[in-house]
Amino acid sequence: MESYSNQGDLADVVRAGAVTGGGGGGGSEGGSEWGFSTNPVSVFSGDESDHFGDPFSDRRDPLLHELDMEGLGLGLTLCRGPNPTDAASSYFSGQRGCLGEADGETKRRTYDDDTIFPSSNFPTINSPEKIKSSPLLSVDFGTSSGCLVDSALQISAPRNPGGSKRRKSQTKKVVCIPAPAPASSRPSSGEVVPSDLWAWRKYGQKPIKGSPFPRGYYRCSSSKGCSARKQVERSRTDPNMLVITYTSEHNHPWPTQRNALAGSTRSQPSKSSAASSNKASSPSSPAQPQGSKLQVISSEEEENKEMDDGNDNVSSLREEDDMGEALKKMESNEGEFGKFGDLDLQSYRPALPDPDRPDDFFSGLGEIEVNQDLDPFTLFDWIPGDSSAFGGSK
DNA sequence: CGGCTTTGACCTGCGC
DNA sequence: GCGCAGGTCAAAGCCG
Ligand SMILES: [Zn+2]
Repeated sequence: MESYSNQGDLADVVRAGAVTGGGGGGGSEGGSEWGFSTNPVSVFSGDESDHFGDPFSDRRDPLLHELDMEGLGLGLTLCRGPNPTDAASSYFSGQRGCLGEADGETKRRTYDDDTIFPSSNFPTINSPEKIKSSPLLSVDFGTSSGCLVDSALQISAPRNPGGSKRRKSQTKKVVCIPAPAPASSRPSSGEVVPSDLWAWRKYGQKPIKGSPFPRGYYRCSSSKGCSARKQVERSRTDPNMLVITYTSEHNHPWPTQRNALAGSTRSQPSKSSAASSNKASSPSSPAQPQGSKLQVISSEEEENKEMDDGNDNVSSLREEDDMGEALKKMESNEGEFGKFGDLDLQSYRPALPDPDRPDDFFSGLGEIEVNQDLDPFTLFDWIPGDSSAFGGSK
């Protein structure tokens, strides 16, 4: 197995999306309904070593359009008002302490990843499904010390604390978003994972040292050849915060949203009591109205592109602006990606009002075609060997 | 019926 | 060389 030997580098792209249950449809009950909003933001980066190899790009954001605007405005307000307790609110307030813990603790994820903090609302608040969005913030685990500042989003590159990388040098993108799930209530139980609209299949879950919460491993269920993976875990310090780490990208244009929903929510065979309780809440909570924005940055190690954020009071909208600039900067380095970023931020949202659209659209085209070059945004060619690369494994 | 979730075990990688 | 930890695969069960 393991043929995937890891090429050693994957590009990282992260997008924070909305939250949904299981993403794929599997999700849970909510699966079918995630119409929430997501924000498209994509950034990447690079690592100097990988930039060229990034097969992935992000192009997929089905739902990030409206919520961006509405969400921003509304979401923000909403969050703060109703939920002063929310972590999100804290962020808005101006203080974000996101995860500063990562650093000294486990050296695991501190190595290289980017963290992004999009904000979203909690289900509790949830109001209509439309509001949800918030400003994004990004932080880097490595430096955790500095959380964010300003309401705008920031992107930072993580630094390796010692340069110790764990496994191969895989680049991953980390997105932090407020988690709706009742972390306080039950750790280790079904979690509601916010996902973009991609279909994710959970393939494993493990308790992480240093964290009371287990980490969930998700794989793209759209295509077997897709090596896209996602890890979801709750922040140790902020149980309300969900940290999603994306690895690799999708080979296909849009997730063919499958129906997915099979054994997802069940009553858990084992811990039922707790699970039951939780589950009820979680799944039931239909929706997780959360929106989020995300930012991404990649970085292998140092590289901070620094995006200045001189301004502080920026609203979410502003963030976009900033981001755009930031992206552009990156673009310089990456060139190709840059364009994506730009597009993503700006062109993206106006377009896909519904996830269906894309889905249908692509469906008609066919995977192959899409795969080759349908995406105007990304999809260069992905890895030609992808099939062999990962396919071989199993 | 298909597909997904869940749990356990196995494997790899790294550190000491 | 051993141990620890994380990551992945596989099997079983259940749902839509
Ligand atoms: Zn995929």
